[in-house]
Amino acid sequence: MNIAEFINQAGNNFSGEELEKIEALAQNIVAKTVENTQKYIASISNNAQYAIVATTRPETIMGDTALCINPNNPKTAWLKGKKVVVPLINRQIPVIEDEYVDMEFGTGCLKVTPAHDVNDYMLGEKYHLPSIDIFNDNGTLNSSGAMYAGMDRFDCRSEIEKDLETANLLEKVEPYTNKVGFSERTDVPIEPKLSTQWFLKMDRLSKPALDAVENDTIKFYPLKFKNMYRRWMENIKDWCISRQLWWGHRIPAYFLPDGKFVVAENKEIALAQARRISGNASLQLADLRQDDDCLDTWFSSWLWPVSVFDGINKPNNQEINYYYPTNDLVTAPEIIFFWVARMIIAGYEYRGTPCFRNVYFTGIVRDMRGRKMSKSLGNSPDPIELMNKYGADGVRMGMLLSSPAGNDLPFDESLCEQGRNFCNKIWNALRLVKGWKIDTDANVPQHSAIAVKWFDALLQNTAHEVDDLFSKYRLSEALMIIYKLYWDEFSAWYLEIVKPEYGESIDIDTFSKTTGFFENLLKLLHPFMPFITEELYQTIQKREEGESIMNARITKTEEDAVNMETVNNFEKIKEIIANIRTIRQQKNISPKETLKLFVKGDYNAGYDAVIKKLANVSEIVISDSKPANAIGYLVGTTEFSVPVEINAAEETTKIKAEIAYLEGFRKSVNVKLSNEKFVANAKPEIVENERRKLSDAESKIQALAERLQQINPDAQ
RNA sequence: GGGCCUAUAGCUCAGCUGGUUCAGAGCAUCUGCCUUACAAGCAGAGGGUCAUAGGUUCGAAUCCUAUUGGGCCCACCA
Repeated sequence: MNIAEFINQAGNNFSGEELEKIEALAQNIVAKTVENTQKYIASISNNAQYAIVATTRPETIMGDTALCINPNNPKTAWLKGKKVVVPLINRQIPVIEDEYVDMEFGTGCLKVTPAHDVNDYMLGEKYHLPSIDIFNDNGTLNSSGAMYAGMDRFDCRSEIEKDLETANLLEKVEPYTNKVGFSERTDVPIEPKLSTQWFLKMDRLSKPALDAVENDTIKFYPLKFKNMYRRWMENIKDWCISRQLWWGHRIPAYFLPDGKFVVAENKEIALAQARRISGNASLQLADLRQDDDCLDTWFSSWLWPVSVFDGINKPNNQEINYYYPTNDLVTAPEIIFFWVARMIIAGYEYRGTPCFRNVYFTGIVRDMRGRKMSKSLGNSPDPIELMNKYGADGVRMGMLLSSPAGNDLPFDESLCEQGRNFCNKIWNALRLVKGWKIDTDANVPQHSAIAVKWFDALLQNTAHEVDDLFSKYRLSEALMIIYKLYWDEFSAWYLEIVKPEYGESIDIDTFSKTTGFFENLLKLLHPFMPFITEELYQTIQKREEGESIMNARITKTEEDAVNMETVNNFEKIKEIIANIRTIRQQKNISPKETLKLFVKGDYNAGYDAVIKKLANVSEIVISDSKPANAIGYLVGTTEFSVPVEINAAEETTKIKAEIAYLEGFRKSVNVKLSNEKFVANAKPEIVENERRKLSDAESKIQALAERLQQINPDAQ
């Protein structure tokens, strides 16, 4: 089916009455606040009293066909049922009553000009008032303008003001600020005017499109736009599809000499139809006049999902059968009605199916003051300059990192800086790995074996998390976890563990595992940073001709096969190490100086090698007794102590503060647990958890109390 | 004027059906380090009455109501 056929089919929708409507070209109107003057004009009622109307456009009184008052307004009640005379031209018009008139505004009398005001038009429809069009298309007054005929609308405005004053019919003129629509292109005030337009009835068409989004056949990301869509689709208005332009698809409607019309794919078919409906077999092509109007650009664009695969002309071709419906539409929220909704409508109308499954709405990049970027404001950064400064991937990464779906992004160069720094980090990591000498005979050191096992599990786990985030269209979150995996876990932890001592070589097993991890990291990152990842992918290993990271797959195990125990254990190890580092910093102990570590309580010694290497610990002693001259800390409920010179008073204060905090915590948990309603109503696992929190707090308090006793036996 | 969305650290944002891991992340800030991949770096630390006021509940950042601020769409020439 083509457009002409479609209109023809929908042709039943067009009735004679629907062809005359007011339509302002909304997209091309810019509302401007204007300093105007309000003129108060006296209309004469038939008993020589005056009714005063206020207007900024006195010239339009020529087109007035009624005076409207609010039926509840006592001030204007005397006008009920009367007639008034339009000044200067002395035409009688009726007084009508409608609650639309604001009693508080102006004089309470509203002049009604159906031909030149949208609201007045609606009043005119309601009360069957005549419309008097007073303007020619070039903005001069036509014959309805009586003595002003031929005069420009603005000249007329000042002229009529003078004439009214002369006739003593102008009560007063006062300043008035209001908003006026201006043409975007010519910057000239828009004059509302009656014209003939084509409308498309939307109620039947919009129904399946509304349902599809309601029942998630088509999903919106983020979800909040679904409400907006529903609201609009439920209150959808008939669509004015004609435009007075000379470019675009010309409307295939043909008028007969008697004013009737036909809609057809081409002139020949139109003629045949015209002959049929008129019963006049001698009609010729020359008797038909095609409408000059073109279709609204969106009326052409709504076919996009179908027509890019030629699905209008060849509805069953291979391409459309394969590609339609597509997966995702990525677009801006501001065209959700103009385009997205209409594509969905067209998809159902022409193919009976959804045109896509998901719609991802991006935000708009704004400047730091929240303004849209535009040429006229000159607030847009030069992307080429940014790329020169931060690299293409740096700029990409910065933008992607802070653009969650549907949120605008206030642009800040520091984002690009973060992206560039990340590129550097990756590059440096590669330099490190590429610089290693490989020893094919060396055994795998224990710490490396632990690190490989741990990082393998972590990488797998993160890959699954990334999958999950992608499936939810949470792109910046996906990038963030990859960023952290690369920077914190891989660079700061993993590489530091497997890194050979200065001058030493790395064993081949650890080396190949490491490059394997590196490759998988690059693959995870590739959608976000295509250039650097491809470059490094080609560098890290010799590739076949034509081999590219673009079509490389991430090696991934099943999600439930991921060794989460290792991942969780390692988090505790990191905490143990970080505490030792903190102690070093507090006590000004060089990283080169070795320390001992004492452990009391639950402890998995399987990670000792890692602690020893990263915290420069010479010995880990598992013992129930703790050295007195040491700083202690808790990881979970396990006690660790590092023997160093301590200041007993300082330590005492610190421990007392910790005990005080834990006692407060214990108290709050106790309050909860002694609340009968809580114990009775809360889920059992919640209550159980509170009990565990309590016992943990108690054992921590006890450990600290012992410690306090040990450092300072005199303390209470 | 009508409608939709939104308010959490200095900034940008997570926080799902109220309770585990509930106050988090990145950046920025502060402190100490030029340690043999990286100072565009490393190791640490601080930072929030979850806009305000009520309500529901044993329990609220989360649910409800009102107020205030912000954003967007539509309408708007007395």
